[in-house]
Amino acid sequence: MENGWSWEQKTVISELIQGMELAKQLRVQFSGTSSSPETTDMLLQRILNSYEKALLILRWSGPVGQSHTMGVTGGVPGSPISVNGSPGSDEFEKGLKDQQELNDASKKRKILPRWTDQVRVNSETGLEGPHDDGYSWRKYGQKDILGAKYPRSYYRCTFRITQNCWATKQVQRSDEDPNLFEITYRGRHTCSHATNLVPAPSSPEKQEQKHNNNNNDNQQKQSLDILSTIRNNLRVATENLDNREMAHPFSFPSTSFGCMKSENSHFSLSELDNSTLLGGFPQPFLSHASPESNYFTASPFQVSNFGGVHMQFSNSESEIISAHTSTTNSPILDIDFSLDPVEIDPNFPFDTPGFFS
DNA sequence: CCAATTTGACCTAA
DNA sequence: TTAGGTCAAATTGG
Repeated sequence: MENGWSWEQKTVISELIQGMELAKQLRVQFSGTSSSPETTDMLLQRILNSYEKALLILRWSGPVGQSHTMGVTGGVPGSPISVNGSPGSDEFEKGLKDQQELNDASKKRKILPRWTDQVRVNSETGLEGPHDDGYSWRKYGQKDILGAKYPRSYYRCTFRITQNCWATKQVQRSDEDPNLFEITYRGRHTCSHATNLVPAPSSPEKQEQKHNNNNNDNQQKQSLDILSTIRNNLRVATENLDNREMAHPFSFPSTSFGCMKSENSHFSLSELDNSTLLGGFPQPFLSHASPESNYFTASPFQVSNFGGVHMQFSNSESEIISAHTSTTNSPILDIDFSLDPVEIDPNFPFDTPGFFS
């Protein structure tokens, strides 16, 4: 099926190729021009060189992790850089698979953006409850994780049903540092749930009691503002990751991310275009190379409350979430599925020749 | 009484 | 088969 390139990669490659081809055409046209042909030609040559370099880099980093199962054909069809991938992360492959499936027939899978947020709780302050991220979560499970000292708890957005918001998060307390919580978010909130609407904090003892309710929402109202600010900023960066998520036509008028988006817009209008082109994943390559680079370090004043907040995007970690059999009775899910292709399609440069294998 | 949490069972990908 | 993730009945709390 796949040729070893994630669809983001394919998109980038296609764009590059297209740009290169256009530059070539330009060069041909300009070659006979009287006005400073040399300069023009040189510029065009440089443009072409840039494209080639970019393609080379891409090619080098490769269609990741391609197992040669299915006789990978590798490379982008019709592209000069059809090369089989070097070994790499298979997340890309995953993503590709998903993409493929989505393209195929919108299988019951959903790609959700995923990112990790590390929150340190300052025990001295008595803020056991780790942070409040401004959303209302409902715990739906807890699991002992192999090799982990503390269980992992699972939360979903309180408004999953009412607002069809499929954001979830997992909270895992760090083995070494009990004050550190790793929170993995999945999916974007589509609920119109503003930060300030968060319900009141629950009692501290309760949290104590259940050692890992850390995430139990909203313990610390005071810190909320700061945190949410941070969060929003963080999210901003994240937005690119889940552009697709946010893009879907059927999404509810969500104030929360409407706001975030507006905040974002300033920071990455151009990038937004870009990411739209790329299907909303500008990050993968960078983060692939150096995940650390995506860390976010909280500024000092935040530290006073939380000790520190780090955020990490699991770049290639577009997550596959399998449809639950038991959820089939949920009409929401159906809608959701039907969304998948729609989410992607608009961003996908179908016009690019030879894109699909 | 309603809503959130707990917790063992169930499901699924690897 | 196993580990991780989710469901859902029972329980708890407001």
